[in-house]
Amino acid sequence: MYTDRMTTSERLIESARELLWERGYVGTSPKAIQQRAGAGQGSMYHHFTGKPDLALAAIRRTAEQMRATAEASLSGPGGAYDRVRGYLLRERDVLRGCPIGRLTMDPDVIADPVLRQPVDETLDWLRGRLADVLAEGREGGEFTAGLDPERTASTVVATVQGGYVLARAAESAAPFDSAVEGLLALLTAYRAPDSPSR
Amino acid sequence: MYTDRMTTSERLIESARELLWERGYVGTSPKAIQQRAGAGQGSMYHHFTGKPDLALAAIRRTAEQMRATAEASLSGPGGAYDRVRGYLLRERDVLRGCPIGRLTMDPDVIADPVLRQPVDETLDWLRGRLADVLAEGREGGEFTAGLDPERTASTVVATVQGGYVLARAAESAAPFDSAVEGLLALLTAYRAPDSPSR
DNA sequence: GTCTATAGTGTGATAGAC
DNA sequence: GTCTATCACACTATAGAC
Repeated sequence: MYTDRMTTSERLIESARELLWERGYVGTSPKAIQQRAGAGQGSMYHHFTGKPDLALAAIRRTAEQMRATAEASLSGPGGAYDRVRGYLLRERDVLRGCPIGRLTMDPDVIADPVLRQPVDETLDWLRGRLADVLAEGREGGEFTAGLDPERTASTVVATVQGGYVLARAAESAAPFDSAVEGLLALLTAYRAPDSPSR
Repeated sequence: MYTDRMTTSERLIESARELLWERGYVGTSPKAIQQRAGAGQGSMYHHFTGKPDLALAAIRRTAEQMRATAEASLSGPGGAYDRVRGYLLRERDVLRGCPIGRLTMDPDVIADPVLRQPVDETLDWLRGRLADVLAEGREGGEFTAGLDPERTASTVVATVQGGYVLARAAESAAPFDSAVEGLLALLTAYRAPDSPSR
């Protein structure tokens, strides 16, 4: 419950963000959002036109935050490999899964173009950003010419998203870590023998 | 609607399987299952104790089928790399996602040990089976000694599961294919220069 | 073994008082 | 801007007739 100095609208968005992450769109009711926000029914329907509208605000904010977090790893110091490695190994609440990726399993989100758009854009942005870093590493002689930045970027994003699936199935972060370590080992094989950062 | 010669119990299970795949556990109501099966309320509660019991029967059957399909690729002819490649490139209904993997995003499935067990076991079996094939390939000189079968197997399963996430976000199979191709390219780097199947 | 009836609760939304 | 009251409907399950 948010009883602090946030506005009612802010509390509703934050509550929706948490519930969408925990239970998804289908599993989250307006009533549950209102209760967690400490707001009445009327407040919610005053600030938002309905469940989809509030969910959209929540999803957009989560997407924004996800980009900022990823960008912090990918635009940091070090070579391309180290930055991708940093992104993959950064601290995560693995068992909670990805707040954006999990929405792809929500039929009502995928069926609504307006709700799906920020999900699609965020994952595609991440893939593109990773592709940029990998391409940069290849041009800089850190990776061999055989590395395909675009496809490899897709593999990196998929490994992370799938790692969450494995972790939640096992109720353990171990399979996520294993998948990431396996990917990093495979990537290592494409590092140039005379790579600058070696 | 299953109006053919299946028993009512069978029709209920098949309906539940479809709905769990499409809408997940939280998004699937007993009523919807009954209607798709062409059965009344009483029939469902005669054959099953309730929604979790019917879902368990449906999940177990889907898990069984998923193992059989994977095993067909992994125990087929050819070398280890070709069998893993065959598993990754086999025809899939990519936009529908994995009927087992999607359940990990269902809070009520993960919270119930009985429902989670077949999900966990199936994904762990798949990981183990892939690790066996990769280890076999390494012992046979097809892969270099640097390949870690266990971690790489986790990466393979994660890439597939995450590929579904990307595909559903984009409403296109392209990101799935891209992720799989990227993974195969990375795996290629670990093939021994004098590999038997080259 | 299948059906309908019913119960009690939750859902998503609107109306109107304050 | 926030509240409570109310709506029509869906959810999960039980009871009891056939």
